[in-house]
Amino acid sequence: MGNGSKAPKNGRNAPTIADVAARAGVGIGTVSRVINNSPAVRPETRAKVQAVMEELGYVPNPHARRIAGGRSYTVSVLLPFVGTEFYLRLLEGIEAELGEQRYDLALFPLLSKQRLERFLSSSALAYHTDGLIVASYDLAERFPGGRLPTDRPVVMVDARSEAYDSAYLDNALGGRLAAEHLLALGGPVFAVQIEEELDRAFASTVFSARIGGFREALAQAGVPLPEDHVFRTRLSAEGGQIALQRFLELQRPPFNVFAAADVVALGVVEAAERSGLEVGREVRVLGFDGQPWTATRGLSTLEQPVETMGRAAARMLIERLQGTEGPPRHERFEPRLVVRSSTQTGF
Amino acid sequence: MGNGSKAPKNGRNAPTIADVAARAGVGIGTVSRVINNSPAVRPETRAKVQAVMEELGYVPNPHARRIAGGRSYTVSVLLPFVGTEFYLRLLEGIEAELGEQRYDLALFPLLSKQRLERFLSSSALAYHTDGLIVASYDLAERFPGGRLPTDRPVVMVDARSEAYDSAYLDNALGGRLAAEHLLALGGPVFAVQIEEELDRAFASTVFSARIGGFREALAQAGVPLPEDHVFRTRLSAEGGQIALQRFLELQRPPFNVFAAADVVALGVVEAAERSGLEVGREVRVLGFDGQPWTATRGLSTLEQPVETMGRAAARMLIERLQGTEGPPRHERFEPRLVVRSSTQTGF
DNA sequence: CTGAAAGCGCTTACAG
DNA sequence: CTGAAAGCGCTTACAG
Repeated sequence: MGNGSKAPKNGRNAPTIADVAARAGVGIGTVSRVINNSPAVRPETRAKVQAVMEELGYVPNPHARRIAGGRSYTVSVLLPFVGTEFYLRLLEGIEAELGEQRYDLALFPLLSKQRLERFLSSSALAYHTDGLIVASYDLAERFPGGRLPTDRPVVMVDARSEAYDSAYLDNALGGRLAAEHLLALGGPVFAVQIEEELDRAFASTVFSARIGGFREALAQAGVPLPEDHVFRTRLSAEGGQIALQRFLELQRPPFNVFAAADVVALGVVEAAERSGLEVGREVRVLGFDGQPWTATRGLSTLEQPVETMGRAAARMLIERLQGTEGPPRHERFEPRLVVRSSTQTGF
Repeated sequence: MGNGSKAPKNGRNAPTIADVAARAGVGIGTVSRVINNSPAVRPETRAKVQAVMEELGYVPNPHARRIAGGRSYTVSVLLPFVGTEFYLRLLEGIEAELGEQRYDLALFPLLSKQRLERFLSSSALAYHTDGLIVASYDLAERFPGGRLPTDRPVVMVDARSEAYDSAYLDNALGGRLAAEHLLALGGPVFAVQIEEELDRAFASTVFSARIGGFREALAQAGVPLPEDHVFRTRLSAEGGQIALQRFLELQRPPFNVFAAADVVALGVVEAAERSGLEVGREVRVLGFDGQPWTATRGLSTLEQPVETMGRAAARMLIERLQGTEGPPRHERFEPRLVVRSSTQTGF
């Protein structure tokens, strides 16, 4: 006797739902209901079961769940394979929301078109995941009919799509806010635009939307942005350094620089400091993204609610998985201007 | 009757092993053996079963396999979240080898120490994967005892570890080969070193090994490398552009530049071309990595067998999963010098 | 609110 | 070489 505390029979020595049920003196169905937060469990029963789960260190086996439930309880996240903090935070948000619903996340880096095709057409998709979250690229437009070749629900994040639910940032608005802020400071205005690498498989439109909004608001204020006031570079801090070099050849300080990404803005700041220029007074720098380190570097920026967008996307997908019908829904998020010392004279 | 061609009962309408068995007129055990390449199946039987699988479009359900087999048939791949082609190719290699053995791969981006701790300590590891492949960082040395807190097999790739099997490149050798090649060309020698970003959670030693070998071979040839002949930058093409600017302030062409990564070498080439300098004659540029695009750009480089290393790591892990015992094994790979127009006068 | 039972789609000894 | 059966650890109606 005392079977409740006997070593489980599986190789891993991990307790199973049966061990918990036996020790708690309930049926396995009840344990399952507790695990799945079913409301149809008496509080005392729930507490007892939870205590035993705790005591035994019980963790549900996700594979058993998948085969019994007939679903994978896993969501594919397709995202550009670039190591920016943005995707780190986006994943945190997605993962947090999915985790609360006991869903797993399978990362699929968008490395090449071939890989994407293979992924979508393969049996991997059919079996492995219940739905897709696609980050940053409107992949749908690359396929006939504007829909991905899958019957699983799809949600876009950091991109807008006509065909699917999406959680996206109003990048053009951010550009406009940037223009308003820099115009208020007075002085000439420059911008650093980020261009996609040529060999990259997919193209994002966020950077051009940001500069587009920027240019538009400047034009509305009667301040045109000459072509040589816009420097184009790939996404890197060194690109920002080079940009400032160019601007300094054209214009003596003080002047203002809007960089379409914080990483690039950081390079502008670095180059200014290295040139002995006072950032915030002689060169004012405004970034975009709101990365965590901008606070300590005193970099003004347009902050995006990245984690929130991630959670929103995950939530929409889960709703679809739970059967929500209807036309595509779009959640629009707004960037928030955060003013720090890089665009205001310290004192 | 005719149950062989009836619609399957699962929601997804996917045929199961039972459908295949019925239609092929064999037991499900036999179908399972065919799937798993068991030698204990008569060729004719195998052919018949395979034909039916083909006809029905049967794909085994990995989740069922996992629960019946008591293993996850999944390997965790922990890798830096940087979007370089290197990791793309490494993953291709790993995935190819794992796929042949019917193993899945779960990507785990090394974003922060917190996430790593959480991953290693969580039940995720216990259930989700049978083993780990760790890329580029010797994570083991970060833990007490020099071992990761897991009893699953671990293999390192693009890094060497005392505690685990590893497949790694001899980066120092690459640096030495680079030195020999550039010395043979004659003229002053410069180098671009890549430094890790400060905020990055983990540190790789590959770049310093490359420059270390380079410096060592130069010293042996009686050619010291002055400190101002080494430019340090983060990993970006723009960093290479800035490096060449600096070198041109110190030295008039012709001279030679060794960049510790192809991406940075590309920037050197771009800057040289923009300055009207003839690459290969006035500025000779040698990269490191052997990325696919170096061929079309005519960039000389030290090519690493990336896919091969990935496969080797995956193979070692699979062997461990199949029960291979013994001390850590180390597979050392050598870079190969590929000479193109960037280090030889075209004619 | 709860238990007992069937079933998810496989793998794996066990017999033949 | 092959089949029938047990079992993996869950979820889910189905009764009560």
